[in-house]
Amino acid sequence: MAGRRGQATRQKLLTCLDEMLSSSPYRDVRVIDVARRAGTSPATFYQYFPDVEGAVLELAEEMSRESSSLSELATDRTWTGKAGWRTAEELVDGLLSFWRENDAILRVVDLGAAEGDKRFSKIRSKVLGGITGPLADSIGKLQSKGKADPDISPAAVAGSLVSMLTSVAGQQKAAQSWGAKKSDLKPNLAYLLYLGVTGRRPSR
Amino acid sequence: MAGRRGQATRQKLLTCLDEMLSSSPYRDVRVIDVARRAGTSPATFYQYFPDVEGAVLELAEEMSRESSSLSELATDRTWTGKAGWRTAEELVDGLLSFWRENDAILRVVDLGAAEGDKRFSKIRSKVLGGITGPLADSIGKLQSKGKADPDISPAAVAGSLVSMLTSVAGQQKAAQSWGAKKSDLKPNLAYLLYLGVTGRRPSR
DNA sequence: TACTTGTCCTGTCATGTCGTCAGCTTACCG
DNA sequence: CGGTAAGCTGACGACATGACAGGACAAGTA
Repeated sequence: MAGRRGQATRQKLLTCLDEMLSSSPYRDVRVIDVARRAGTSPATFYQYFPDVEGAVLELAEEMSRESSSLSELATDRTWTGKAGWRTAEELVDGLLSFWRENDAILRVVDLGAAEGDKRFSKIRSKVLGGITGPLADSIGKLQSKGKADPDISPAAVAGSLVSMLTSVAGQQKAAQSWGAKKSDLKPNLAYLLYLGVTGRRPSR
Repeated sequence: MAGRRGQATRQKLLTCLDEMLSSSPYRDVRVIDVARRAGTSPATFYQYFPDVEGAVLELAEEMSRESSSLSELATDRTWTGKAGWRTAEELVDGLLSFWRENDAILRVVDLGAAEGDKRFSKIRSKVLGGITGPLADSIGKLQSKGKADPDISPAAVAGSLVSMLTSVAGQQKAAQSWGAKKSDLKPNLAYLLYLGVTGRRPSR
């Protein structure tokens, strides 16, 4: 449905859109600006995408494909003792850097999902589900061994913890206003994650 | 700088803008629609606000003023035993309903802050600070009594916990996709909050 | 090289929003 | 009831949107 040259322009438009999203408010991103930056015309943009939102969805789907690597940070991991602490640290680290690399598009996905747009909600679920799923499994297993609180819902706890991580990740610039040092962020997130999953304080 | 009639139209425009934000994507909110809904003309809108964003900032500031009531949910509260559990429950409950009542504007504030707009960041800090501040104090006090982990940063932990609550609150519709029941949400958030503040599982 | 073919790009146009100004309407007061 | 100032709006130039028809370009053929 598209030739070689066409694919290239299409991809260039997507790249320029991504840059645009990183540098100006979503509300102000215009087709004409994206096209100009890509060295082409608005008409070309409309040949490949229905509108800005449509193109953003493409970007989001691309990102959600890349997010599958996040699952590895949460599947088949131990949550006991010092190895458990390392699991928490690595998960926080991986998630924060993924967010830093894709902050612009993730912002828009979050907004779309919060506004009730099913297409964005679905993408968001896919990205987060890659972590919450395995994490909930881990909690469930700890629970069945009597090592975690029996009254909690693994899915709800996992979802909430991942929400915490993504929310902090998305507001990293603003986070300093809490009065916390930037270097404090990661270890304290790992602390809360470990605590939430296991119900116990980490042994570092 | 403004008469009685003027105040009324201005307020009506703000109200209509709020409704608009609740019913359509922020990106698609147009001055002309707000004006029409308020039974007036675009020119009138521009008499009171520089643009949509300017008006949104007004709404956000109004909301941040109302948010001061949130502070009470976190100041001078006990975090020990069953009373501590009630503190957590009430904080979760209050925050979730505040978010539900103001979800539209809070969404936009979050976006603006994430995009690096200082004006929105400031408002967001003010709203969240009303809770994170007292909460960090509580954690600090527990810490000095040896009742909480000495290695954590109260500010970072409090900020992260509040981020968790607000993030979940902002995506309440999407939250069911985790596979968790809606009724599970509040108790499990309270669990994580109590756990994060005290370092111990709640005694319910 | 010249020609053909199908893909790809863009000039142009109708439509609609933005943001401003001059001038009209309304409310209030002496 | 007339004057005055506050408040509102029609109208306008500028710009973005989205659609189409036709021009430009790469690649294959002779």
